[in-house]
Order: sequence, then structure tokens, then C-alpha cells
Amino acid sequence: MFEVTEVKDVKRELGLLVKALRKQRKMSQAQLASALDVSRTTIQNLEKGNNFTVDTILKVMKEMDLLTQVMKEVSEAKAQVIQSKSMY
Amino acid sequence: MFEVTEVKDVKRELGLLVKALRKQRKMSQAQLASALDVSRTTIQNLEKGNNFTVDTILKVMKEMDLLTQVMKEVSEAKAQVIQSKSMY
DNA sequence: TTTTATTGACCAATTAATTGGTCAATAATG
DNA sequence: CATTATTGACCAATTAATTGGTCAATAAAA
Repeated sequence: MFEVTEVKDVKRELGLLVKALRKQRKMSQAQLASALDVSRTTIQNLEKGNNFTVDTILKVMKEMDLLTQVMKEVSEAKAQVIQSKSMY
Repeated sequence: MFEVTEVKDVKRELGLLVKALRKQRKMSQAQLASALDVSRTTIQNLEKGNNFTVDTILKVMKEMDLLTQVMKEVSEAKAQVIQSKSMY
């Protein structure tokens, strides 16, 4: 009835997003790794959906010119929480 | 003229978001840590804006019932990239 | 087809995140 | 006020992410 989203599913989806962004820019894993100053193994694991650090994914977002948008969404989420009357 | 968003700024904002969500639920750091099956130190570092793993932040999102929304946004971002004619 | 580039998988070494613990400072409560 | 709970800071040990490397399989290009 109700779908449950699991952490591993989101990680996998994030990996696919990174891969899609990389392909869009016509970059190889080695090129992206070099641009972010990380190893190709890190890109591999990220795209595979293994665990990784926020540093890595945020570096990708910055490289893809998406970091400001991410920042905006996080800020807005925070603002919404702060102004909301908690029911807890 | 143009503001540049840095990775460390987004990490700090993510930390503040987690803190706000935790306060909203009236949970202590120890309670949240216990609920996620991580240590309080991990929560501390996350809220402080240090580097952390996606596992940790996604566990928080799941605890706060935000994981499905995160999944949706990532999926939509991916779909948008895939269908877009790349200019690169 | 032949050649070259890219990817996926794996591994040992290193770096960094996480853990579990203590303690002082501060906040919340009786 | 006194007491209790929470937080921030720090530390040593452990776990896990990252690194740099190789190699086979596959994709892309000549």
C-alpha cells in the first residue's frame, strides 16, 4: 500500500544522477575525478551507490553548477522548520 | 556581484537544518543518535557542519519522514538531465 | 577490423569518519 | 536556589571512505 523509501535506494538514485550529469557534460569518470580532485575509485563508488561523504557529492554539484540550487533548497527547508509551530 | 556557494557553506546549512528538525521533534542529540543507531559524536559533527557520510544525513531524513521527498527530488533531477538535449 | 578510450571490478595502503568515553559549561527543571 | 539534563569540546581506538594501482571487458574511434 505505502511505498517505503530506503536509504540505499536514495544512494543508488544519487549515483545515477551523477552518472547522468557526467554523461551530459561528456566527461569520463577520470575527467570528473580530476576536476573534483578525487580518485576515479571515488566516482565509481558514488555512481555505484555505495556509501560516500557529502564532500564528494557536493563537489559534484558544484562542478555541475547545482550547488547554489542545493543551498537554496536546504535553506528553505530549514526556514520552514524554524517558523513552523511544532506539533511534537 | 555573483555570490559563490561553497561546499562548506552547504554542509553548515545542512547541520543547521538537522538541528532545527531535531529541536522541532524535541529530541536531544542522544535521542536522535539512538534512533539512527549512530553515536552522539556523529550527530555533533553533522550539526557542526563537519564532513559526514550520506548514510548519516539520509538516516536523519528518514527519521524526520523526509526521505521520500528527497528521493522524489533526486529522481526528478535525474529525469530532467536524461531528457534534456545536452549542449556540451 | 584494429586501435584506443572507457568502464567495472578488485586490492593493499592511507586517510578520515565514526565510536565510546570523559569533562566543563550551559540550559532546563524542581 | 539546587538539581538534572543537555550540549560542546576533546581524545584514543576502530571502522570505513578514499587513494592509487592493475587488469579484463566493453565502447568508441580510426
